[in-house]
Amino acid sequence: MARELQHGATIWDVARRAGVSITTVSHSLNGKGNISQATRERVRAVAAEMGYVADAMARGLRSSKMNAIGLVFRSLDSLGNYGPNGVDVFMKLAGAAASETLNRNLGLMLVPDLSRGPLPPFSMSLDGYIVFAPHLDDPVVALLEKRGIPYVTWDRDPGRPDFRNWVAHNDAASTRTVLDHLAAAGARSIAYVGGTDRNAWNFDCEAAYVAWCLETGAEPRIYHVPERDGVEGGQEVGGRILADGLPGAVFCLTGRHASGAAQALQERGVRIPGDLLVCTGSDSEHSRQHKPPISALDVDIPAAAAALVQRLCEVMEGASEPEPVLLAARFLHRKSTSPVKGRTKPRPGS
Amino acid sequence: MARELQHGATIWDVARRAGVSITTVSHSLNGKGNISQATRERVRAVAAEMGYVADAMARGLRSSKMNAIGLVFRSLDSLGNYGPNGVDVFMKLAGAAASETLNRNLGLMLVPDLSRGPLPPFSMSLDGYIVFAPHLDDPVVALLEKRGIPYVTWDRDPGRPDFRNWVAHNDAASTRTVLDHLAAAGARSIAYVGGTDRNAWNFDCEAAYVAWCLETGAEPRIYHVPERDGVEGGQEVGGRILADGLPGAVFCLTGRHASGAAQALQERGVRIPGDLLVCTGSDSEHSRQHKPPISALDVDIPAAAAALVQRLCEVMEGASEPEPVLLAARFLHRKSTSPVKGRTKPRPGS
DNA sequence: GTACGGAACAAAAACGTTTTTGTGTAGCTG
DNA sequence: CAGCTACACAAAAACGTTTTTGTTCCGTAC
Repeated sequence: MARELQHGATIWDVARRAGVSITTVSHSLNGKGNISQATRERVRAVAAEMGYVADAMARGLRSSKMNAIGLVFRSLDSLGNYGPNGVDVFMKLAGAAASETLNRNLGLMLVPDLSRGPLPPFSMSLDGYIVFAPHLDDPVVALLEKRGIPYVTWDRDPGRPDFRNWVAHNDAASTRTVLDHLAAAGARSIAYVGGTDRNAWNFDCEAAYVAWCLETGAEPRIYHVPERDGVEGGQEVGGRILADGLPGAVFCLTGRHASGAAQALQERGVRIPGDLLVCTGSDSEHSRQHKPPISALDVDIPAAAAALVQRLCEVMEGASEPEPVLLAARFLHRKSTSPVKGRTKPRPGS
Repeated sequence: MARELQHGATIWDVARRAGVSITTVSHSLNGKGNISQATRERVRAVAAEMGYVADAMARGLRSSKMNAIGLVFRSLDSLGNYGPNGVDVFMKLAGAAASETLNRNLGLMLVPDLSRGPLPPFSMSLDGYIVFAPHLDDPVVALLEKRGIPYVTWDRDPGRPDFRNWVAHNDAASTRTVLDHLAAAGARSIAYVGGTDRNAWNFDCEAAYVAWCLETGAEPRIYHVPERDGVEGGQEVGGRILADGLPGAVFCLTGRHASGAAQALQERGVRIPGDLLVCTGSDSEHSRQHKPPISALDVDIPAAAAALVQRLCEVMEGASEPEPVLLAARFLHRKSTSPVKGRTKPRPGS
């Protein structure tokens, strides 16, 4: 009994103590089979009293369901660093996904990178995967595909237009929202600063920017900064932008680039929002804490996590692939893009 | 063959194709048993060609090793919110722990909260746990203890002085470092702002503060703000501190409180570091991005993760419990605690 | 020539479930 | 009362490994 109460209480122990067979125990606990209500309740009581929890591996082996899914951050992998400052989207998503999976009684496993090194022992047994921001020809996606493991992605897979199990923001619409907002706030020309990762976010936002310029007759000014360069990369591009002639506004996809660029420009005398509007496509501590706070597109993380897990569960249950899920990003209007009365001419540079 | 190459290649398939028994396959791949070198290599080649990976659950069932550990953030649980802004320690630690466990071919599972709701199916089968910041009489710790599941904690368990499998900063020493630094920078009186979670961090830092005051003859001024109140809580306590008379320095344990307090005080005309020095016990985006940047104690996250995983592995292998691991926090000296020449008298308040 | 021993492998048990199939009893029908 | 059904439960198979125990073959010692 002492033994039973601790670590290894098995279905046999419960059966013996309840005076029934293991079949009856299993059926009672899982609400299956044909068991009288009285027996069912008695067995449940005994199991609860013993603190019996079915061994996850035995159950998984039998039913070939692991009851856990994997989460892999491709963009973090490409950063080569699992603790980049200010990329708090990841933690939020991991946390939100964890509580979302818990609601469905699933576990969530963090899997750094499947494409290099020996495979973590569990990785190929998981029931499904959430792949965050797959890049072009992503080997992780290829592996999952080859193994026939269900997966969903955040952001579409840029190389596989036929794949539809993804959830993302409507990047084209969001980009337009930002650009329209900047134009309405008085910006004549708008520079665009994107990243260099070859993922859909970068592709789609840039395409939307180019299209918007075409429509409005604006001259596109596009800069690229590697994601991994972070705030320093933003500072550097700020210098380049100033050297090329100050535009009316800058739209930086990542919050760290926006913060760095704004900082570099402010240090050289550019007033924000007086001389220049700044906006970012990805809210973070950097944009919130900047002086002035930088307007941003914001991900509704819980909604994203919910949609991803929901879709993954559907896929795991073999649902026919419906349309991708498009979420709307919220636009957070902050001081950095407030129209200023009596707007002055840009002072430094051009 | 087509079947074998995809999802369900089992040890039988490998055995059949290699013309041996499953025993031989198992032994060959695991480097056990008495197998001729030639056979061993042939089997390995066949397995590799078929992309065979032993089923984690079958293996786990047999060897009662899950090859995965759980990570549970108690302080996040108490925040009731898995995406708190600026608490980036968590993501960093999760990421660092994930890559650390991967190096040992272990999986890392995120487990939100074991003490409420139905248990996640896997939680009781994991090989071990890392519990981040357990609080007093923590039910999660109690559960693990009852189940006999090995675990280590970040921060000691405040209610169990005999438990020694923990890794933490030397909070007493760190607190002294900060206070000495503030005093050396010219602060006569130093106010202390702690959290309300009943964990070792709060207890030990406050105790060290009190002891330091006793030694130096300073008058203790202690404030408490709930962790969950974040920046707003910091702003509120900033007002209280001002009302009670401006001290020479404020030491806020959490970065969000520090940022809020500094902000509230600055808005009321207090100059930092001119009139007041501010320092925090936990670096975050808030402290880094504040104007001026706030001095902080910084966790070496990769080192912490490495120590935790290392210790957990030792415990899982049944090592006799050695001493706890004490890491040194780095002190990041920033503008907010720079001595100012010709220090002025505090202006507002007292 | 029988006995012994080791090398190289195979057979079978075990891990703890879930699920399929079996079994016995009771009640009902004709 | 034979035969059928429904009910409540038990026995056994299966899941894919690892590990323990066998088995075969062959060389060598007595």
